[in-house]
Amino acid sequence: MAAGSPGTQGGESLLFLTDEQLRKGIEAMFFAYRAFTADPDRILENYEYGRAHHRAIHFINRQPGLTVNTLLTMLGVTKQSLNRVLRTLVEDGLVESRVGRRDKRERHLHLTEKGAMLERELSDAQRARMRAAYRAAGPAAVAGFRQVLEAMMDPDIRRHYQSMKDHTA
Amino acid sequence: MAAGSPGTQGGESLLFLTDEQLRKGIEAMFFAYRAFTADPDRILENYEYGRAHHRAIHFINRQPGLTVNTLLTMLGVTKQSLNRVLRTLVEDGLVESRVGRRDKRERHLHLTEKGAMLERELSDAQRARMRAAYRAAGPAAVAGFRQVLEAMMDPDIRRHYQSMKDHTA
DNA sequence: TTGGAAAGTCAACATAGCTGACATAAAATC
DNA sequence: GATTTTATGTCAGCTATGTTGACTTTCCAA
Repeated sequence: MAAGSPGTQGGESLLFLTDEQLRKGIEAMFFAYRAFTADPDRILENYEYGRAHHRAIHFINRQPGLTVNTLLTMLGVTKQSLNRVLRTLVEDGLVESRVGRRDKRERHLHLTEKGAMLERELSDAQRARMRAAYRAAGPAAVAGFRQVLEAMMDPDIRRHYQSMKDHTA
Repeated sequence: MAAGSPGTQGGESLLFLTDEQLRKGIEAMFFAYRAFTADPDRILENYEYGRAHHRAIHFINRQPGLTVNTLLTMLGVTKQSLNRVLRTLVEDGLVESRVGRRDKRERHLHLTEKGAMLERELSDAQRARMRAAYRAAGPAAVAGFRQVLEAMMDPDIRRHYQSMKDHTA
């Protein structure tokens, strides 16, 4: 692995690719992600749920009717792990699991009214922080932020990500 | 909490602050962070360490001689949790814990040669992905990326973050 | 000299990931 | 029609990493 001396390739200064810059980026990801999850985590403490429940609720809200398998792919966990979470959400009446019409093996997931309420409470908090950060950084920075995150994703997931609803894109 | 209708304030289009945009940002953070941790996680499997060990090693490398308390603040975990990780790293000869000269209660943490080798292996992998993403997105996007992440952090942590080494800033 | 801070330790517990094995139902294929 | 594959669910057990609470030791500083 190269020692990270930047040099100049293609006539462009590549100072933003030094090891120091990359390490700062790594730290920024760590600290920002922790802040990013802190607000919903605080809310979840009031219920008997954890971050795993939040993630499931988020994606079910985003793609109502998605199958268990699709959710599995997006969350990147085992079915046993997801099932534990999903079972409590169904039992508690936050998520509805409907047998597929065409393929009756599939279960299509929807939020109930109660589930949608929790989703809103959680995402309101998370979006509030996001909005403040976006507002502070400005539209150009936000575009760059999204570009870098997208480039960082695994390609299969990136396709899922890009195909998700985005009215203003 | 406002319903997120963007409107136009201050004469500037605030389309980047719509709920949809914010939700996409939330998803981007989730997917990118997972990819971001995947490479070092794969390496750690070969040893008997986890992500918590990686984080400790990272920050000890970045600020050689930092105290346990400082590390605790940066990692945001309890001392009991950190201690379990730190103990194995010291036992395995990756980290050295030196009694403070001025204040003998404090322990100053340093990586050993062996610890520095693992640090490099882990950070090489993590930086490789970061570098690819930076290169794909370009310097302007990277600047925006950093701005948004910084704005997202909790203020106390942001101060720590900003005071850390960054030769090219 | 005493109070409090820094660090370390023990015990018990919770969350959320994992593997492996197995069951059921339904679709798909031979 | 029989067989195989797919989608899902479930049980058991393990691991990593977080938590709280209680306690001890060391030692700086008022």
